[in-house]
Amino acid sequence: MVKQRHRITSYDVAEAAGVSQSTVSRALSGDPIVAEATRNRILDIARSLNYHIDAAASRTRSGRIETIAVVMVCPEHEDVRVLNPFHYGLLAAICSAASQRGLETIVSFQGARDRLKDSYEQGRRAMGIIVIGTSENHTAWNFFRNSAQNGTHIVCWGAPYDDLDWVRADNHAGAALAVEHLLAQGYKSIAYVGDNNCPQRQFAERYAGYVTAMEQAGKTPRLIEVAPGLSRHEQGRRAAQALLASGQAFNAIFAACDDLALGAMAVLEERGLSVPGDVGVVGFDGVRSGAIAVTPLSTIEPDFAAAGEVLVERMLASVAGEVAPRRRVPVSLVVRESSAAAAPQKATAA
Amino acid sequence: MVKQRHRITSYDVAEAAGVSQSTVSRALSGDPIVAEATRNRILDIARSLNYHIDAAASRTRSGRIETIAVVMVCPEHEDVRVLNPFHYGLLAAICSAASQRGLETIVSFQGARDRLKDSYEQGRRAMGIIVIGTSENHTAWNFFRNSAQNGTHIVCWGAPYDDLDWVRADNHAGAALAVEHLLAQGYKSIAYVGDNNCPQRQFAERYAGYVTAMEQAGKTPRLIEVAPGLSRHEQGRRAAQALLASGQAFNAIFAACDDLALGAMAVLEERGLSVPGDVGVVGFDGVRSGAIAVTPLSTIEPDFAAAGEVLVERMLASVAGEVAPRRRVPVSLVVRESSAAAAPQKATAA
DNA sequence: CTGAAAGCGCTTACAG
DNA sequence: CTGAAAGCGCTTACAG
Repeated sequence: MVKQRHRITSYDVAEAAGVSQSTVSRALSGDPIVAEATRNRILDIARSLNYHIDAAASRTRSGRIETIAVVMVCPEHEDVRVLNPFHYGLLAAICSAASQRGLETIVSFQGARDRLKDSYEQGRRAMGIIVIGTSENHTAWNFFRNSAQNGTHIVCWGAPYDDLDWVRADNHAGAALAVEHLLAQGYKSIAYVGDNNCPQRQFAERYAGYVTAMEQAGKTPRLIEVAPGLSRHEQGRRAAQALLASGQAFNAIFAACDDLALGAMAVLEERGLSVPGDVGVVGFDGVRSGAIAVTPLSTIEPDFAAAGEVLVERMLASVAGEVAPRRRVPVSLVVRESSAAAAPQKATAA
Repeated sequence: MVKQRHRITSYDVAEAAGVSQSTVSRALSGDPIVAEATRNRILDIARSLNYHIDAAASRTRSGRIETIAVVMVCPEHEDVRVLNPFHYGLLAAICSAASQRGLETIVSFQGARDRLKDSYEQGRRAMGIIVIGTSENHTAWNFFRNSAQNGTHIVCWGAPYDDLDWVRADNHAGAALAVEHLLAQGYKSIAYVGDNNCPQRQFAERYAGYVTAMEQAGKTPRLIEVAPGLSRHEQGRRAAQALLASGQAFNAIFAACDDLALGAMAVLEERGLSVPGDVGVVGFDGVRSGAIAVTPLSTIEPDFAAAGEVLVERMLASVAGEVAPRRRVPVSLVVRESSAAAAPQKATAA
């Protein structure tokens, strides 16, 4: 291991190349004004000296930060593992999209109300904040809403407030996709399991999409509202229990998210109902555990890569004082076993 | 939204406080040499002006970066969702532990061989790199191994090479915990499902722990080696199929990781075996999907918070030129349904 | 305990 | 096309 005595600076490169430090700086920043031959020589020497621009100094001088803060909103008690895996996929997509554009991402997991932090922009650590995570932590969302009102650049996924700059999946289209698919598979009596009292705008959108699609097909929508304050999985379980206890016939469930669907599916199978066949199930989110469930779960999956790009794009636009054109992320239907063809002629009751 | 014309600097605070800029700087850095009254006055004014130290300038001058780079090693094709959710839990733990110590974390997901990046330290973006993620991407691990040899500060979770500075779970103790638990639950014939040909040191350690515990209990260890190149879940499925096809009696599986266990469990249940009862299953990792599986999976779970702390601690020590004392992370047994008591007297064959 | 001043390593007008 | 020089906003010897 060879360690340099002194950190190599642009002056060292300049000396080795026989040019001034300013020329080195211009060459490395890709300024087209430097002669191509000069630039190439400088780049070669920089590489051979293993020189890298000092980001701290560069930022100090230019004021360009080229860094986005990503905040994962966690439950207040900060048990990070209850975070929906969906958000991890989103995190990865954001970091990749940012990196694609040469931006760095500093990420933090914030839950406890006394540790919320939004001073990235003030401290010149980032150009703005992308906020994602659980919508249940009202304190945190209010905190970032307030930051946005005070001028911090904030873009969110699925924000509970419309006055935040949000990006969301095309929930309406996704719900329609789910309903049409279930109908085509022979499931004629589709219940919707979801939470319409929570601040999750997306759930309301999915429900609206479901209602529209059902009505267009001449079917009666049916909402099974979930109990508050439980994990999505447990909510799904209870919703299925309630649905069965109601005694009313149904043979399919479209759930507002995969975790709800998986919970519901568990109860159906415990009660001896076959999924698929007796009951078809489609979720929403494209979560990994759905893919490897005992009965793999059909789902509506947002285009994760697009989600990351749109979020980063809007952040960049917001900082530039523009309004980005895109805010909806396309979704697609992922067909797995849970929605394979319905058993003929058998609407299931309790 | 009130936007400042000019960015507020320490000079503004100094002026408002009637002191010199150097005193402001000292007060804000917590230098005990400034009179308490002076410091408090300065802090109050800084707060009221919403002043935050310019991190870029501070880093430029002091050379202290107080940032750790976290690299998530992905498969080469960069489909980030095949990343084991375990690594996401680890990521969150690292970011939290770093934040606890006032450090920032810049995270990147790296898979494709032409986009590997280790110049964080050279570019003064971070003090070093914590590398975690899939052990399957040899190119990436070799790349970071090489970085470490060139003097970059690198600490890893579960590194495939012993010459990297690693932190790992107490795999030996964990395996013993699993074996003892299964035996206590009445499962006397425990097979081990795992991958001993992969670079994952941890798997070898878990297997060794299993063998030791079995031998101490007077039982014969039995290894079901998994097929390479498939997802862990699929490997688990095939291992269970092979185990059943072998015709040899067994009534429990201890799997090297939860995804293997879940795959195996799926096959057992498809074949009409009851888990638990006919077969007891314990995994390793404490992955979320195990908790919400149709049959919730018992598992050996590392202390995630401790894992994050130990990784950050070692990074700090490494940068300081010291050797941190801890590198093993404690584990605990999480008992769920998959290892409930064995059905009496019924060793299961194919 | 506080201040005046130097300097971290860049970027970028300005001049040639 | 290139260089000399100023300056980004801090931290930190040095002097008092």
